[in-house]
Amino acid sequence: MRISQLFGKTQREIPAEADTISHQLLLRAGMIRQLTSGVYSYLPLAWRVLKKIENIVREEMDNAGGQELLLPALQPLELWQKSGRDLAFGQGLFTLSDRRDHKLALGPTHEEVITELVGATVQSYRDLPLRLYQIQTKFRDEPRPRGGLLRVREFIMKDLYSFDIDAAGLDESYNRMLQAYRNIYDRCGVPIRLVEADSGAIGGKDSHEFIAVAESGEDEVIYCDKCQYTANVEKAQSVKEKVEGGEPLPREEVSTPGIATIEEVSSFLKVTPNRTLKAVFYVADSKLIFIVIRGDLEVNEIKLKNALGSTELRLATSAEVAESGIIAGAASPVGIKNIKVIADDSITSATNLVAGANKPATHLRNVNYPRDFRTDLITDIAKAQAGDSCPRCGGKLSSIYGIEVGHAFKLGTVISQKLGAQFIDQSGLSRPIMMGCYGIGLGRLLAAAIEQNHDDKGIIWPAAIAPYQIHLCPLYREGSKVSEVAENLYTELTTQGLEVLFDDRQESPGVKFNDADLLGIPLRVTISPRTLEKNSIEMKKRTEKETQLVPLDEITERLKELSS
RNA sequence: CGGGGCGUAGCGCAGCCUGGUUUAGCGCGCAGCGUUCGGGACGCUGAGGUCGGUGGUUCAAAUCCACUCGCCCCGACCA
Repeated sequence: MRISQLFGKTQREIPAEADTISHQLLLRAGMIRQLTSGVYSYLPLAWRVLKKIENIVREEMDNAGGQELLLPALQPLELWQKSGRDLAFGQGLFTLSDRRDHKLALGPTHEEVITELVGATVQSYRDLPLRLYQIQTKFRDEPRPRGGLLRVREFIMKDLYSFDIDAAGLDESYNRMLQAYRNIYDRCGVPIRLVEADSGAIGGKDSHEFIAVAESGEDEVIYCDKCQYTANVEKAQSVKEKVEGGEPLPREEVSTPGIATIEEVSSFLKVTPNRTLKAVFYVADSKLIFIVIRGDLEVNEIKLKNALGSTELRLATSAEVAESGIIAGAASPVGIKNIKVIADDSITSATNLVAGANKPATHLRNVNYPRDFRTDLITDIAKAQAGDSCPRCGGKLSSIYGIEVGHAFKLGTVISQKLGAQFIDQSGLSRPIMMGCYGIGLGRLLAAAIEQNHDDKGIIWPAAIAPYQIHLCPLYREGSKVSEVAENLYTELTTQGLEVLFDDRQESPGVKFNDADLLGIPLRVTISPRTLEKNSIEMKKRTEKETQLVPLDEITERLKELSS
């Protein structure tokens, strides 16, 4: 491809919109352009990269026993109502009506469609297992698109769905996919961590995420320095240390004027935060919920949501709290009635705690559970934090951020049951099909590849997904043979089947080199009067600083070698 | 949806507070000509703007007011 004809221009300045690296570089390299929030056009360079990623994914899916197919993006809303996941997706579902006023959804994912299809097709255990996948555009009305391609509303995703007769079969499918995924990230030059995860709106039991470590990542990962334990904060557990508080003492009221937060309470009463009780208020499916947790801990909303089995959960507004007659800043579960109280199990690990007195400017000392208050549920709803102890080995937990570039779920039979996807087993009984699903966002993976492979000059494409392998960069000078040699070399290399991006523009060396660095093609080949004097061209890898001269008659061989 | 910010040429910005001297300006980019040519060269000439939209205030609005649309960032969601 000749740069003079390439659609898409490089830009020197960083667009103000972008503040993640991949977004900036994609824009500067002229690879993408935003149409509206969370919706992007892929210009030729980006599209080439995406197709490379897609092919890698396709190969690995095929190797893992997948069969590719294509499913409708336009899906009847009834199907979603049947599975009950219209509620789980809620606002995230793009919906529309046709001319007869039938409600449709733009597929945010395809479990329903594929399950309906497989249910209608599969009859016997002999038809299983099946692993079906599609690579296509999906739509989600994200609350907040961000970071360029990292989080968008219209995106190309590979989803594979596995159908097995039982849990053992699912395990096998699951493990094969995990391996296939490792291969994919490996080939794309994106190191990942396998992370235990919450299954979210998709539902199901076991779930793992593939996280590419990056500062711009939205996911926090808690991991153990000693053992293999690695989990998304949403799911991560940690050992809550016991706090020695001694034998329960009689409860006593103390006046605490102007004192509200845990920090204020603990410094005012001279107790450590882990000797206090924190009260937090949520609204779950329109009902106010009272949360109690030890003062040094934070509420993990995902855990809370799962514990409540609610579809909608948010912090209560101060007005809502006040309406229920609760005194903010001095609230406590002691004496609370008519409100559901959910407690983190940390409250059982300490005694003689400080809590609110449900009276203005008053707190209580020596509050003990269960002596002084009741709860409706006690479970783990605390957020694991770096510095906590590992739930598996007791080692120290640390935290990093990353981009979720893949997710695997053991769905089980939740959806197949709802949609009636069954098969006849060996004993002649009808049973729901055991399902798993495995997704990779291709555009996000592309962005993650940049997040992990760049320097201050630009992108450094891993060869397997680079839009071109060779950046041919002639430095023209009148009266020299540069042009002729470059043209010949371009023709020759292209004929040999090598992917060459040919900078045939009349630009100064600085412009050309900087663009080459920005575009990040693995190998730069410079031809100039200087190199021709030595009957050579110059080669430079994008990953290295050093250049080397290669004699003209060896070029083709060397380049074929290097870019194979 | 809550909080914050921003809409002026393809990109980055100034002008707005304190309406009129601006024919709306600067840099990059773009077009033409010439000189340059190993790390974003220079000169000259030139093209390009519904100042997000609507309504209002005013003799006069990019500038003030109201409404509205859009975009970005922080939180709840996810590949």
